[in-house]
Amino acid sequence: METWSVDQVCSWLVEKNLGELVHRFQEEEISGAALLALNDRMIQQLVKKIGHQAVLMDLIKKYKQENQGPKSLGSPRETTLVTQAEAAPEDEQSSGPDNRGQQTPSFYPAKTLDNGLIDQRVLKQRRNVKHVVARNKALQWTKSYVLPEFPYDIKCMLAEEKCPDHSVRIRIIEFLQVDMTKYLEGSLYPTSQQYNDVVNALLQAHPFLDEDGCGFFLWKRALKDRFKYVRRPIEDDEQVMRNKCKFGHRRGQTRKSLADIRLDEIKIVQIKLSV
DNA sequence: TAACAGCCGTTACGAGCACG
DNA sequence: CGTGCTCGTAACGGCTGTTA
Repeated sequence: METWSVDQVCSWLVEKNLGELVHRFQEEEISGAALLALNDRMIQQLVKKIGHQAVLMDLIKKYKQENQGPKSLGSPRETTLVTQAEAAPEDEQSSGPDNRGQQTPSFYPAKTLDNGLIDQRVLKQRRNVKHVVARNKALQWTKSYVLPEFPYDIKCMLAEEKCPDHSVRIRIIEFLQVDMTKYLEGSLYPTSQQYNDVVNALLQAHPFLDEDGCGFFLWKRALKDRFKYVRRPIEDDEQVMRNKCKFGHRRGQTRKSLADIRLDEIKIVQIKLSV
């Protein structure tokens, strides 16, 4: 699938009773590699009907499972995900479509309440589960950070040196955040140096993004805020909870009461036990 | 109009320095 | 050497503007 052309992808859609999507896929020039790199947000943008979104996600998921299942038992690539210290250099910089396709795990089993309804909170958390999956796929951070493979439209915009509008900036930041997460061993707290490495890589590759010479700080700020946004709804991560206990005071509010702190500590212990 | 990103102010903490 | 102060940085929640 990774080598398919746009036409081949369209034929495959027809074969899977998704012929209605052919026009959109042609319009957006979705090749096989692009198809495997789609995340749920992109699929939502690309495909209007929820039913089609679900079917498409499922098909891609199944394809990935079929093509990754046997490898995960003993392939070198997967081994590096477990023992980072031994990560091979080629894995650090690999940006092939099959690899990039894993960077935004879009499929997450729906957690339901007893009455069968999906908890809205879970729905919200599902939008931020990328780090949870990513924690199992940590790679080794290198100083020479390699930018991720951006979607086709963003690549075109960067190639043409067009100043990105608001939504494009957000998508670039989102891609960088997801890519960085893969290197953070499950943490959602990159170091300042890591932020610097990523933003430097971005601005070196695309100097026109350094608007007014203060682009570095703006992009770094945006990236930090993106991580903050990802952390915000998370309640099942010890590190996140610890920092929330530490800094999570409302404006004008003094430190939490001892009782509150105790409750938070109990929550952290519960998280530890459940992991 | 809800969801989201970005900015701002606040708090905690550690490093560095001066002083007794 | 211990203490107290200042400063810089990290992380938070709140608020507001923007977008789909």
